[in-house]
Amino acid sequence: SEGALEAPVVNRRPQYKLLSAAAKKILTDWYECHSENPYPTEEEKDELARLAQVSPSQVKSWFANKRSRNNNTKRQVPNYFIKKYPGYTPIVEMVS
Amino acid sequence: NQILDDERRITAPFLAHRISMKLPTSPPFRERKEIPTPKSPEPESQKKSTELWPAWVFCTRYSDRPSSGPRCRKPKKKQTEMDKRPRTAFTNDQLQRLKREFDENRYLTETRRQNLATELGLHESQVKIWFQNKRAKLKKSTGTTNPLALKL
DNA sequence: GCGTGATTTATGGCG
DNA sequence: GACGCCATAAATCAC
Repeated sequence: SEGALEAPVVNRRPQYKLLSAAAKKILTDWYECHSENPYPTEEEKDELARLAQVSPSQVKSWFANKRSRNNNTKRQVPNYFIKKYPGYTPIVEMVS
Repeated sequence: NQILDDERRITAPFLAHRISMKLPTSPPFRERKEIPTPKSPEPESQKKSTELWPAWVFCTRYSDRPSSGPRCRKPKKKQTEMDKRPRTAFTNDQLQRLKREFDENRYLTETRRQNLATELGLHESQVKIWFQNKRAKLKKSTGTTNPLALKL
């Protein structure tokens, strides 16, 4: 909409800090092992945060950015679908 | 691998379920092409023939045959500046006004939302979502929810 | 200028 | 059926 360009962002908290190489490796390894579904659960996020010694919200941002920049986002299968069709799996079988 | 026609390509991965699920086979499925391929490094030549979309993408909570086609969010990838999803950057004035209103009451009534939207030249839904995001942000920083929500 | 972590608008599912 | 919350996407900001 109009007015967008001249709108400065106020009250942004800088606090910009690069993640350590070790932290990145932990997150990247997990991401690559789960590239088919790179969505850590809440527990996995916490564990990754602990291992990488970063905050859970940093883990969250890191994964959001990673998925987005790798063009690897997707929607989860909605519960109503699973309930309606128990046994459904989104795994793709090639037809040959 | 055999090249399947449009319809079968999309249903192929779910053949095991197909009969009992009665997956849609007409209109919605044909709109699949609107959805960009999810990005795996694949030769351009193969992309089109291996696009597979999970069945649920074509369904809604209420129906297996949505009238408007796949609801999977998306596009991005090769789109022009023109059809990019527009993201409004609220002006400073709009933000200040929203904040003031938020400080007064973190929850909107219908009237208040209408008036605010009109005054700021925003859609009501933008005002509503702004409050929602603002509450989420506040909750994240303080870890508390205002029980006032229940009263409105 | 670009890469990257963080923040801001916006969506979709669910209760 | 509208609305709030949640997790997340997508766009953007700002080191």
